[in-house]
Amino acid sequence: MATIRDVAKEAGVSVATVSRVMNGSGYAHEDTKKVVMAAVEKLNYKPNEVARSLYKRKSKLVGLILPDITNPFFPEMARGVEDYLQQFGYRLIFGNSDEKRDKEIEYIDTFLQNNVVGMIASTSEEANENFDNLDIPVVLLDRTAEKLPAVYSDQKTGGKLAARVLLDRGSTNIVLIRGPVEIKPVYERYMAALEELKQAKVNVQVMDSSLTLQGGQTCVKQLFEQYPETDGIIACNDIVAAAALQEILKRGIRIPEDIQLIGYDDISFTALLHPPLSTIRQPAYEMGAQAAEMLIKRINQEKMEVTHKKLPVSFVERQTTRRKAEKT
Amino acid sequence: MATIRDVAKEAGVSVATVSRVMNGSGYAHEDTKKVVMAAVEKLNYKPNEVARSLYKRKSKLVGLILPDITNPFFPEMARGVEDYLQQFGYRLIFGNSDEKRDKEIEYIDTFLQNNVVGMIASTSEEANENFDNLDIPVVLLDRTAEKLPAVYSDQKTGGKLAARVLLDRGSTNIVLIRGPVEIKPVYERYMAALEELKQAKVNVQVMDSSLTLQGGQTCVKQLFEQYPETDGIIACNDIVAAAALQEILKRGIRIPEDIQLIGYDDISFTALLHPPLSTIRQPAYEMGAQAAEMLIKRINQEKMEVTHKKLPVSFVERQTTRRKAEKT
DNA sequence: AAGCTATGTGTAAACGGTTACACAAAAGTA
DNA sequence: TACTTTTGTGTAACCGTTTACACATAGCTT
Repeated sequence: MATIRDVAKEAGVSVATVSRVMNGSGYAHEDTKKVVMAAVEKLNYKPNEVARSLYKRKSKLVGLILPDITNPFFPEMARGVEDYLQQFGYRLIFGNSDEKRDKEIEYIDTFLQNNVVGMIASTSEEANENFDNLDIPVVLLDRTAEKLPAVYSDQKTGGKLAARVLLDRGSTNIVLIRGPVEIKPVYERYMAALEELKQAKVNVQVMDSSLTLQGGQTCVKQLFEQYPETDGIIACNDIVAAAALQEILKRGIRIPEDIQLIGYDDISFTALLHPPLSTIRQPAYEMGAQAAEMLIKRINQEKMEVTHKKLPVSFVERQTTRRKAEKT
Repeated sequence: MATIRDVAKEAGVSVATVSRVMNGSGYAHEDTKKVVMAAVEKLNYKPNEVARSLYKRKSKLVGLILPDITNPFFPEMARGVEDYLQQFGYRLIFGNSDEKRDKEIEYIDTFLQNNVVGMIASTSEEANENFDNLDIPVVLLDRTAEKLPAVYSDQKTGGKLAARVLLDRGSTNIVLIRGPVEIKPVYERYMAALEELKQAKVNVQVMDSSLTLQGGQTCVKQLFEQYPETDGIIACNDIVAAAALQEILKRGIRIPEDIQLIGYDDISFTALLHPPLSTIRQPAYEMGAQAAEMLIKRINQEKMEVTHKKLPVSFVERQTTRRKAEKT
């Protein structure tokens, strides 16, 4: 790899001059510029970001921490972040935290050691303090904290909406599957749904499940044993909903006639299920992109009106819920 | 952030000594070590990777280029890579190429500018030359090239297997959905399946589709119009298979009685489909992990027996193919 | 006791950029 | 013309590490 010194020699100027024409900073004679650019071209010179980053004390790298890229909800978000940052020449250093505090800390540390300009993180509640004394901008994604800017979606409305959908469409024995309570957004949607259900005159049962397929399957199996009269299920996410759907089909229960089911997230394969799953949509890609936008504003020290951006969710009506007209 | 100089001052030694005790290189008196470590502890010193990387001309960063993290096949692979590298303290810089040459080149360049120690890439055929004159190790993932080490799966056996499955289970009017021919592994599995089918005395039709849901849907709709007598479909991947499944169900065709369907990849939601999709499994996570392992060996200049690692695929028998006993 | 080797430590030069500063020449102003 | 400002360029310090080298001292050998 050619260095700035090679270019300087080739062009017969000093390194300072090369640096100036490369960055368009300071003065440089038109003719000099040409000579330098020719040398750059000839040697295929690309400035070493590491050296630059060392002097400037900041790189063109952004750290991204997500719980688990293997969970279909997150790739969309990651892509949103990447696509947005990419336009501005920023690159992503990426890490899966598995919601584990140690891993988060480890990543934060190494990100810092690499002089990242900023970080975007879906971090667990308690780990927020890890970000507290950083002197680089951080934006939370899909999670919130008072002190940090954040982009997330309207879990409360989402939970409420899910409940409303089943209620409006006539379910009266509803099981609400609660995800892990430590995961704030999941807990919030649960609470909102629960509240909404309680105000209606229906039977409500709560069951616990992890966010994974396996967790969903065990949960759902139990569900039908304990509450065979169930005619409505609100799942904590689409994966668990898919598990429920499978169990429902296996038991020969008609859906949506005998039982209604609603998921959460609207991850891609949700439309491919049979019957296609009704769900509450979170705009994952958009969330990622907006978090990136916010981060860049922070980096550029632009003044920010809003630091907490709550994106709207929506009900995606498919075929595991009844048409509103045809209430039972 | 504390620097090595701060630590040196705090400990009352020179920076060289601090560096030596941090790295366990050269001599250092036991007492000195203690003093230094105490200072490190006190100041919470973490060496700046950027400076280190500048001097050493290599960082602890590995570049990863994948076509699209949003395609469920890749997160598994990415996770395999990450989990493996993470143990050795390497971090990932990540980029989506969308199979586009420019994007690949752009990422390769910036990765290089950041002094990555190595790269793992799922790159398009022609772009291989981009890696040619690099002086850092590269390993291809899910793709192959003569000159570069690679980890991939046995597409030929996979394609053949898919064909064999339908054949052995009695399909005689088979449609083979071919993915984009530019994507080598997809093309290979197609060719292998085609060959196998041709040797049998069955009707074979070929249709084209992209690898996306949308592409699959359009393709499949046409499929049934053009070849209503079809009793077996081999899809180029699971997503397209899912689209096919949906169309089959919509048309009220019985599966697997009237038609058999087999996918490719065994991405996670494949088991959640109804009926669960029979497919050819590629060990995506394992592929990622092995590519990482290979890369690390290269980085450490370890001698390598095999540079091209072909991982086995397997038939995952679910319910869109008939039991072998109950051939029609 | 003299001459080794092994141990312990510091100084300073890299690594590849950016930029403050100095200085010179050109251009503008009175 | 003499002075000021603008333009153009180079020198060298700096960013935070690592390491070659020099040097000093301790511990062994005879």
